[in-house]
This record gives sequence, structure tokens and C-alpha cells, in this order.
Amino acid sequence: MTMTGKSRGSYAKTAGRRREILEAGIEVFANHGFRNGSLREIAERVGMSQAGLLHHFSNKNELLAGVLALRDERSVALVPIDGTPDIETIRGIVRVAEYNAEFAPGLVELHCVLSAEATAPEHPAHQYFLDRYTWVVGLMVDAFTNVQAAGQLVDGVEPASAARSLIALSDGLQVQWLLAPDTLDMAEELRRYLRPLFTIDF
Amino acid sequence: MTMTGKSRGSYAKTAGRRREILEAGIEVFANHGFRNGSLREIAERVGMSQAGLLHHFSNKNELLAGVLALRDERSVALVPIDGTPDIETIRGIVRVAEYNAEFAPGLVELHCVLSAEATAPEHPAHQYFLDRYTWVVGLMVDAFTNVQAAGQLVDGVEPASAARSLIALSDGLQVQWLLAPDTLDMAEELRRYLRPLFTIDF
DNA sequence: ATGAAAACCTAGTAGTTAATCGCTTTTCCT
DNA sequence: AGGAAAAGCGATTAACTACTAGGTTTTCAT
Repeated sequence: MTMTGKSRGSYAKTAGRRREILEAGIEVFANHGFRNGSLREIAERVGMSQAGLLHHFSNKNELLAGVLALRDERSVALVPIDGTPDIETIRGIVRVAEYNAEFAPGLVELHCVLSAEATAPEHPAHQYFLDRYTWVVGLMVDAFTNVQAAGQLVDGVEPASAARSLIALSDGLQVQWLLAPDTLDMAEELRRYLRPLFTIDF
Repeated sequence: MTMTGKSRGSYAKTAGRRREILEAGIEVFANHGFRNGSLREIAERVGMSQAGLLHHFSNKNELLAGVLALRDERSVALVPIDGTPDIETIRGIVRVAEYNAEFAPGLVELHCVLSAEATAPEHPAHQYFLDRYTWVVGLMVDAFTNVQAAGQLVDGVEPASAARSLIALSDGLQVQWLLAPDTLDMAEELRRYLRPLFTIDF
């Protein structure tokens, strides 16, 4: 009969609870960064106590790992890798920009804020972003290289440079878009960069 | 005779004291961001107490303003505006990248971390970055437009897009460079982007 | 139905933060 | 030399942080 506190009648479906926390984590880390985003605010958003949250993720770093994993899971689906032509892989970057701008602005914010924060070597997500950049840039280098081998790349274009710059451009556009969303179209700018690189239509 | 604390024999030259604090502020805000960088750490770096620091800047936001102003003061000198040909203004962006990479990596870090953090509308530097981006992008739009009028811009290149993308590329390259400085040359990548845009040598 | 495990709570800990108060010391101008 | 202003100090405050301890409630498989 001790009935402590408010104690809602039920704990709600357990299935999506972890997911709910991760969604809230994306929002909060996107808004305030990792170091300045608080567990308290995340817990509040899912209607839970801070201690209750730490039942699902034993500490803040673990929650961050979960948030980043969820983010990846979503974006990767937009970049086709297997079987599809290489130019389609490159187009995937544009597709991700398009999709994120319309449906997941929170992910854009999260990426910008965390990638900048994580440039510090001691940041808990430092290695994650290092790995992620080498992975995605490598993916694009391969794609450009194959496109070049197929004779569809304009002379003088270096696959390694084009790949790195495409990713950099995408990142940089995100900052400007977050500051003033109405003043630019990220996908359009990316296409403008890519179009003159190929001998075929893009 | 009350001689409180350690009390060094003298307070050192006043002239550069404020400057010293700003320099330390750049380092700390670059490393930890604004919201997570502490006055305590900044004070420590200049060998002063936190209260002593707040004698020079009455609060944290005011210190941030000072840091950003100092940063501007340094970068702007590298981008010639008056009299010089427009193509030289565009080259200024490359020059800044070159200079910062070699002599002021702290400024690169500061810019990346703060610009991302300040995308949040309630951030104390939000308006500053909004103004700054419209200014620098506008500066480049003008330059590209004049270059176009002089018949030195390749057909199909939109001054507005090229300007925005140049800045975005510069920003994005900084993140990758901070994560792994040895793997890319920011200035070189910028030149690679710019070269094909002009009908004249770049 | 029952017992174990999972989910969640309140309360508290030890730490950090920006900012304030009242004070002392140094510098600088006349 | 003297006095005011500038520069600095230690101590304190109130708010916030991640995280833990220990207890209660809910869920679920048997």
C-alpha cells in the first residue's frame, strides 16, 4: 500500500521505451550538444525520472552511443551500396540531404553540433566520427573511382578530392541551412557541385 | 599587513591583460565550446582568479563577444576588399584557410564549434553568426558577380551558388581537417573547387 | 497464481558552474 | 606624496550536473 509518488497506473508499452529515449536524446543533443545536453531534460521529454532513464542506459556515454547508432541506421538506408550503379551511390548523398531537410532536421542539427564538438580528441564520440568520416569518404572515393573507370568523369577531376569535397560541402551547407533554412536548398547546391563533374547527365 | 593569499608582488602590465584573457578564451571555447567552456579554466590559464577575470568582462556572454570580435579582427585582415581585383577577394578565402591551418588552428576549432553551437536560436552568438554569414556570403556574391561581368566566369556558374558553396566547402573542410589534419590540405581543396569556375588562370 | 525480472521511483551525493560581495593591492595621475 | 581608480583576491551562493542506493510497482513466463 505504500504507493510512492505519482505512480501512473501503468508503465506503458516497454517495446518502444528505449526508442523514445533515443528520440528525445537526438533532440536534446542536437539542441545543446552532448556535453551541455542534460539527462534531466531528456528524461523529462519522455515523462520519466532521470534515474529511470539510467535504468535503460547505464550512463550518458552509452546513451550517446545509442543515439549515434540510431542516426546511422536511418541515414544509411538512403545511400544504396550493393549492386546499384556507382553514380547512384553518389546520388545517395544528395538524397540524404533532401530527406533530412524535409523530414529530419533534428538529425542535421545533431550531426553539425556533435561532429564539431567531437573534433576534440578526448570527446567520447571522437573515434566514432573519425571512423564515420573515413568510411563515408572512402565510400565516395570508390564510387568516383569506378565512375572514372567507366569514362564518365570529366578529365582532371580527382576522385579522392571530389569525394572529400562533396562531404565537406554537404556538412558546410548544413550549418548555413540551420542558421537560415529558407535561404538555401542543400540538395540543389549539391547537385550544382556534382553536375559539372560528370560527362553524363546527373 | 594583511597580505591575503599568494599575492604576487605585482599585477603585471595591464596593457595586455584583457588580451591575454581573450586569447585564453579562444583556446578554451575552441576546445569545449562556449556553453561547456568554463570561466575557471580561462582564468587559470592566465594565472588569475575567476573573480578577477569577471572584473574585466562582467559576464560570460560579454567575454564571448570579445573573443568573437578578436577573431574577426584577425581574419578580416586576410581578405582584401578595397581597390583590389575581385578575384583577389575570392582568393582571400583560400588565404584565410592557408593562414589558419598553419598559424591559428585554434581559430579553426573556435569557428567550427561555435558556429555549430550557435545554430540554436537562443544561443548568445546566434545573431552574430547570422550576420557574419550574410556578410561574408554577400561579399563573395559581389565578387563572383563582378568576375562574371568581366567575362571571366565559366558559363552556367551562378554567382550566388558559387559564393555560398565556397563558404560551405571551407567550413566543411575545417571539420575534416580538425579530425585528421594530416589527411587533407584545405587550401588545396578550395583551389581545386575554384579553378574550374574561371575562364582565366586561378 | 506466483515468483522473478524488468521498469521505475524518491532521495541523496559529490562535483561543477556563473556570478556576487566585500575586501586588499597596485597603478597612475596630479 | 597622496588619493582615486583599476586590478585583483577569497569566500559564498544558488543552480545545475551525472550518477548511486535502496525501495516499489509492473510485466510476464510458467
